[in-house]
Amino acid sequence: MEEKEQVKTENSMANSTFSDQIPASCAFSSSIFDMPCEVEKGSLGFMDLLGIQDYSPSLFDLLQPPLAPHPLTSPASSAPPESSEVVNAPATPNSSSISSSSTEAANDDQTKAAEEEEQDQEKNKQQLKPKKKNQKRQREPRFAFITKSEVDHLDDGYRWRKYGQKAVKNSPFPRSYYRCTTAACGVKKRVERSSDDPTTVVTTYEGQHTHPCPVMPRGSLGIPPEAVTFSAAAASSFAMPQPQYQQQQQPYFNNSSLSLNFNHMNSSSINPTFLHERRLRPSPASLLRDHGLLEDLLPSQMFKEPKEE
DNA sequence: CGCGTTTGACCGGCGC
DNA sequence: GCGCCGGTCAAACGCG
Repeated sequence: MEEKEQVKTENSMANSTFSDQIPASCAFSSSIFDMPCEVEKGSLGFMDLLGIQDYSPSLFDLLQPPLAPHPLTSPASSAPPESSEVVNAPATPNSSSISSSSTEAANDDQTKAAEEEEQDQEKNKQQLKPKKKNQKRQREPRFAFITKSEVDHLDDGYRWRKYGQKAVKNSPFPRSYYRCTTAACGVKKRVERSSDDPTTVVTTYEGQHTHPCPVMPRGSLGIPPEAVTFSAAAASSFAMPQPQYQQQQQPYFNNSSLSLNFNHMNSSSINPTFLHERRLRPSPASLLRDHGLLEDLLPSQMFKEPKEE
């Protein structure tokens, strides 16, 4: 209560929070509902907006469907002292988004180690207070999505359990903390509404799912209502490159179009062709049928007319 | 009854 | 050392 008041008063000031770093111009909007979409000009420009420090081209390779190793395994960033963030631009039926990721683990080994470590940490926590003093607490790689959505918690196909909510400084909107409900999976996500643009939601994923998405993989069968409602599922899936299991079972994005798209992104010369199609498409369901989540991830307009700042 | 949410308390990191 | 702040815990509660 008081806290909120305080937050409000401070709202217009500082800029330390993640959401604050997202300029309004970065606000993407939903794709399939034919909402306007603006994107920062230049390749990866929007990454800067999110404070991304390390976004080597390989990043997008890594972001390519699940098969890619770990997105953050870029050798170039050998042990980045701080986090670097990456941006993706997935879209959801009533939302489109950008994403960013922060990478604090640098390679596969580290990732695995991080996972183990996290598990250890959790065990320790349960026992009492763990934390090693010498080591800074290692964080899982993080990916943030900016999503234009009226709904805070986008259904990404995984099941999440909310474990906390905090008022965010400089923002009138609270931040919610979710954890994957799957037993051995320690993936977390934060959801907060941007104070700059209340219509956008910043979703930050942390860690990697150690299990297949509960929602049926697309293409294999019917698409669960949730997936239809919020294809942000895709977002999560590709943003957090899945572990090995995805290499065996075709995951959400098993079509080449996705990688194609990313390639475009990478080269900064995006061909929005197929995206136009989407705009004509009225129903998300049909959308999924014909194209796949790819388009949900990459709103057509997104790359059409880069907006200048 | 099981599962998820709410919410105040608590803890640790960090800046001053 | 102190206070702020982000993140997490866990009891209470709600809902199907």
